[in-house]
Amino acid sequence: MPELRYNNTLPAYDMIEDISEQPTLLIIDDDKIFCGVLAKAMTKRGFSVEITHNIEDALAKAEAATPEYAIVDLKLDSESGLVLVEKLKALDPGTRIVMLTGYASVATAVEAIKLGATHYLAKPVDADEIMAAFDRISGEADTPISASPLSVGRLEWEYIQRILTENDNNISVTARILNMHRRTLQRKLAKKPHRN
Amino acid sequence: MPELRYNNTLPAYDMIEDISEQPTLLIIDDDKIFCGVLAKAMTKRGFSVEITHNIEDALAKAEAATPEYAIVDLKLDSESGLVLVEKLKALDPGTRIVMLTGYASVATAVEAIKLGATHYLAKPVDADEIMAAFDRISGEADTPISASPLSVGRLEWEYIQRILTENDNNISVTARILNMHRRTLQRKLAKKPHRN
DNA sequence: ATGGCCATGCGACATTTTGTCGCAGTTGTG
DNA sequence: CACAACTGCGACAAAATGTCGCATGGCCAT
Repeated sequence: MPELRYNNTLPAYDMIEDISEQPTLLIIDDDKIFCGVLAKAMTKRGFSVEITHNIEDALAKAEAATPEYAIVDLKLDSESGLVLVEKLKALDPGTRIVMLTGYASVATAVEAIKLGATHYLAKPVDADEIMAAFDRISGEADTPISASPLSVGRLEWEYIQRILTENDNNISVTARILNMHRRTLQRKLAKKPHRN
Repeated sequence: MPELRYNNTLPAYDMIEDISEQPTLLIIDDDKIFCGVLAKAMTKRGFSVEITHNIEDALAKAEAATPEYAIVDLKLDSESGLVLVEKLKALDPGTRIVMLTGYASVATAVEAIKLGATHYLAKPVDADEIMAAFDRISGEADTPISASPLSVGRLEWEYIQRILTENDNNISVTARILNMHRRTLQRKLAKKPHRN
């Protein structure tokens, strides 16, 4: 197991000398700018980083050389990063995967963890949080329980996400079940969930 | 594995004859009224139900006879239901646990699943949804038939009522907590209890 | 390949529902 | 009494939703 600890005071680039000791990290996110920023941040933290923007490429790279760590975005263009989590885990159960998303929901978080993700974080997120997420192997029952209930908007979002995942992400079916217009559901899904 | 399938048309009480065949279910929630309602609903669905309102009692019962199924509330008075999930799993890894909470969050959902919970649901929920949750082992695969989830309108209504009650029916306070305009809350409350 | 069926993304426009202000009436408290 | 907080409600602009419609794309059986 490579050393993961790090200081907030980052080491200068020239202090990273032994490439062969660096843990490998595969980043999959369709947002290229985000990928670039994240890649740089993780490189600074000692990883040997590779970037891909879709499932196909990610699998190709992973099959060529399975990464020890992976950061997967939940919403790749049209596909779901969840399938990638499953496949990466199949390739190597030891891979530590952090799922990232700007559309976080309890429902998808549950799926991600069940499929083997090490952690699930909502964007925006910084590199340090991702580092911490990689380190958390098992559940820690000390997670504080939120004191305030969700806003109605958030509750609705969570509910919709749940029904949606229960129905294989079929928007039309979900809209029918929820007795809501498909167009409306589309619009709701397009928005990001508000905090709390 | 006990039979979990069920019809929406519930069997009459006198149709349940073979007690020994009933799967055992342990419910842990500090809300006694909720426990009662849920216990009745689950009994109807063929479970041999036991109720406890705190971790201590729950462990005592579980150690005496480990339940096959469990419904654990995340927020027990001052303790966290998460530790209970951990212990129940330790007692018997085969136990299927559904975590329930009125204060859902992605963070606690992640912890719950990592600790071994089978699923994590936000209140309000109905018994059928819990049944479905017990059935959903992993990824997703099937979703036989979504019984009849509440419409988003109905969900919102139930939720608002709960928060309202928790706050002594104070509309202003509730509106603030829910991050919603008081005027809007007023208008929602003025409408009917909603169909579905 | 061709047509039927369904899911999806999205533009456009009429309706509804919210967000906001503001004001008056009530109630509880120092 | 003065003050603070809750409540009900009117009015109007802003935002969300219901509806239609159309084009694209995947599947499947003919």
